[in-house]
Amino acid sequence: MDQTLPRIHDNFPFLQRKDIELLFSISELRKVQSGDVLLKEGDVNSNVHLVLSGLLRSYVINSSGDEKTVLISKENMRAASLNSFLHKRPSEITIEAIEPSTILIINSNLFQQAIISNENLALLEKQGMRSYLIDATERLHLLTVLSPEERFIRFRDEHPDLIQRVPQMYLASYLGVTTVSLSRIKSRIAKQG
Amino acid sequence: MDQTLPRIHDNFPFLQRKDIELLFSISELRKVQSGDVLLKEGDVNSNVHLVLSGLLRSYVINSSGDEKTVLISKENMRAASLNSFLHKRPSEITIEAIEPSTILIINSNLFQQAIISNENLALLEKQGMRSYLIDATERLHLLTVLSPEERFIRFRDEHPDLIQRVPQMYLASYLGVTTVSLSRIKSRIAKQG
DNA sequence: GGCATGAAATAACAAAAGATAATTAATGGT
DNA sequence: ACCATTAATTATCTTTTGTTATTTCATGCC
Repeated sequence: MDQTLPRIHDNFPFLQRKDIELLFSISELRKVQSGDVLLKEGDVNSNVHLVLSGLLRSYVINSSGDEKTVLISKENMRAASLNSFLHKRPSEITIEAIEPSTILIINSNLFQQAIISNENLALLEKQGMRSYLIDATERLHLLTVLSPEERFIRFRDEHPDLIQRVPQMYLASYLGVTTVSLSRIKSRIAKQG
Repeated sequence: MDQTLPRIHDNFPFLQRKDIELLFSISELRKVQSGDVLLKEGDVNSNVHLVLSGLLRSYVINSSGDEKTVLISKENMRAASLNSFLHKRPSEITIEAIEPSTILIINSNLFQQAIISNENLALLEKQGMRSYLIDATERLHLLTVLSPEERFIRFRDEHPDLIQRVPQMYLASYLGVTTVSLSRIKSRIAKQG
């Protein structure tokens, strides 16, 4: 925990050492390998997964049996099943590590208890909901008003590191295109602009 | 207000008459015509628009100058600019009535004040955030894992009334296709299944 | 280091969606 | 009720995207 504490403090400066200790006491710190699954579709798991290091992808399987990546979570980002988190229903998504990662798995029941008596954790929750809302809206915006090529450029500009780190097949499905299409987009951009 | 009170009570049963009266006192009840604009892109307007009757559409304009409908709000649904609501920044969307409508325009500043002392309105806000989150996630899901035809069928099954009420051009852009494509989808479905 | 495995790029073809235009249907205003 | 305007459908053509297969490239493993 001593390595991760400064990082958490950087990102959530209002959290004091005692808050973070409380957070860790109701959470599990898990180190996972690339390919390990943290949450499986169909399971009821209302945990929130906070990425301390590494990379997660969340995906669903569509009616043709293809995996669709719906979220890519890097350091300080979260991953969770909204279905499970809000309704205790089977998860619609699978969460899988695509890098060796260190994940803080926050038990939502214990967390809900904790925020009753801890204002800073309550603030963390409020911020979390808010940022989830903003992310979802932003992503909706990208998917509805931008073309695949515009989406790729936007993603590249916002997350230059991820272009290298995320395997193309996952990025393609995240951007809503096939791997072949993404290849074409990249070569088009490389040629001109 | 006396006609609208029962409807609000139906949808938010935890609200008492006094809560609803407080809500109305910090809101404006506006009757609008089809085509009237409630919020214009670029304006800072953090109000939440609750549809008491009628139909609103929220749209953005993409880089080709085309209007993209991002939300269709019928009775008891809301419309707001997240940008303005959360950050007091210029709105990214325009909200327009597409039926003669009665809209409760809730002033978010006054509302934030009110929830400090009124638990039921606080619950209303929490529910509102929650349902916004669910809606956004659901819509993301639809747009990423379903084909246009599957999206149309889903929309039709969930909102059979809206198929009649929403002009096709708005529905098409909401589903992420052109009007011509939507026509084709409809005729395909009409022929077989 | 070479070999096996899987991912990415490329090519050729098929299918789907977009663009445009013409026709039909619906709507609103006088 | 009629006309003007706009929306929806249909047809044709073009462009884009997906599909499949092949080649090139990268990675991990022995």
